[in-house]
Amino acid sequence: MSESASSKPSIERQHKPTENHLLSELSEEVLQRLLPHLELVEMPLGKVLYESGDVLRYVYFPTDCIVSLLYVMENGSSAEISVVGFEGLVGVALFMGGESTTSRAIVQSAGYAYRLSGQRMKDEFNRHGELLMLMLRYSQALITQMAQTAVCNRHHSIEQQLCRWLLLSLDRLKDSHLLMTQELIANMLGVRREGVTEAAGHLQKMGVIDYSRGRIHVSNRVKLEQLSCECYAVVKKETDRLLPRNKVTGNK
Amino acid sequence: MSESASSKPSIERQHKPTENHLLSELSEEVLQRLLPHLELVEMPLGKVLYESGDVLRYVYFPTDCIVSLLYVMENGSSAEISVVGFEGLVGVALFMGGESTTSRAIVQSAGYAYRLSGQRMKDEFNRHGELLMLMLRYSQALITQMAQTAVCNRHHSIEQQLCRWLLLSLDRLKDSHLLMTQELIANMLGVRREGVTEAAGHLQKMGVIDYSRGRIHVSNRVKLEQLSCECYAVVKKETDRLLPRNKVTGNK
DNA sequence: ATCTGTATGTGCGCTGGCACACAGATGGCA
DNA sequence: TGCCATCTGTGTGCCAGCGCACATACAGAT
Repeated sequence: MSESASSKPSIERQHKPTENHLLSELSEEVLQRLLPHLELVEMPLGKVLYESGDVLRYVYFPTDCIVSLLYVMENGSSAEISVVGFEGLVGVALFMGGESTTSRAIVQSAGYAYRLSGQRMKDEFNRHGELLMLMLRYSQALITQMAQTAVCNRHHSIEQQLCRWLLLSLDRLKDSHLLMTQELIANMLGVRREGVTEAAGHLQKMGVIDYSRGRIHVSNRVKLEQLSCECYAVVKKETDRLLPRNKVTGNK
Repeated sequence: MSESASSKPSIERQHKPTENHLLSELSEEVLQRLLPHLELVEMPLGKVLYESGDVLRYVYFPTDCIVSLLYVMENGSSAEISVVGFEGLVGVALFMGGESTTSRAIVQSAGYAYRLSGQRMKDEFNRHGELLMLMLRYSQALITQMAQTAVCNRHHSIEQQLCRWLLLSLDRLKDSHLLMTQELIANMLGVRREGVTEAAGHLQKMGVIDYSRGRIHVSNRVKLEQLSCECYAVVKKETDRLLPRNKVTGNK
């Protein structure tokens, strides 16, 4: 597999808050108010932003990382509830008023995010301006994703779910490479690693992806979409509806 | 099976908005503002409040009915995403800003609800007062329920899920009887009717429930909780935390 | 160049839930 | 009273996904 420059985010790269689509939707006025309090933080693979029940101290606006919201059961097995990238933020419970959630937030793909202290977030939120409305629309998109995850878990095969999962990840990356072992994917989907091996092997045979030792490259996205269940499309369509992407896409 | 007075809600019964726990949490001031616009409506079994994609015209505050949020797939099979009773409201998309959702809302247990036009709801919501904060906390409870549904669908047996489902329903009823065929439960859980028959038969053998032709009576709630997966307790605990003044008490 | 840990491939038996088919039970209604 | 739609029980065959055990393959370190 070829060297992938973007697999390891360069620390030197120029970051700006507007790489996050929510921040970029804010008016200049609100953004200026927030800017002094937005802190760029590194998001290494596996970092846990919060555990189930933790009181959230920050909200995170990813720029080029991906964060999974994961539920971990008493016996240790897990299931991904939803995934957040540059289109969203981690920590809706802060402004929803609950302060904590029953899930864990863990970095699934390394990168960076801007974080904002819970208090600053609430201050701005409580001004009842555009930030509030934007956050609510995003929350609804998140709800849609969770609902669809429930449906998918009930009705679709591992292969279909893998396709969905790959597509959701792909949409949050700047290229078609992801760093992710089959073992980790299995944890996300809540299935056996061997099941992922089998599904991934099949996708590889069909020329849709190729992978090796934790690096996955999607070579035929169109086919991937065909092989996926309807769940991906439902979530994507609804997210686009709720958060029509601003003209500046944020890429390069 | 004994006659159950509340199985068929009496039209003559006195209803008041504060039977809904969200409405009952509002201050006198806000409630007085809303009262003239709250309209008592009958909620017959099977009534569809809205379909996937519909623009919502009302929010519904159930008093003694139960509403399921159901996702229906392209091939017609379905899965329940969450359930709403007197502790909540149907139509969060209205104030979340999306105006519609990808799921269907359907009455699972007949009764009544107070409805409020979308515009009135938004007007009050936009005053940015207590209603807003209350709605957000409720939304988070709903999110928790959806997340747990996803987990449950992935990891637990039909019997465990049936227990969870019965408990969620029970908490929203005034007695221990529910009117619900195994066929309908199967649609909710997104499983085969035969699977529900088997699980229900087992629960009956263990003396936890007894049922016949669409009437289910829970005779041993404690055991039902023991047989359920952790998902029920997680949702209940979190709901109680988020909406403390209105603990869903369960039945005697 | 070898070692070693991590990642992936494979085989086997098992079980839960599926699809389909049909039999029995029951209650509402003519 | 008897009919009939609806609801529930059961059986058979099938397969996806599981748990377990182990065989490879590869990458990076020494």
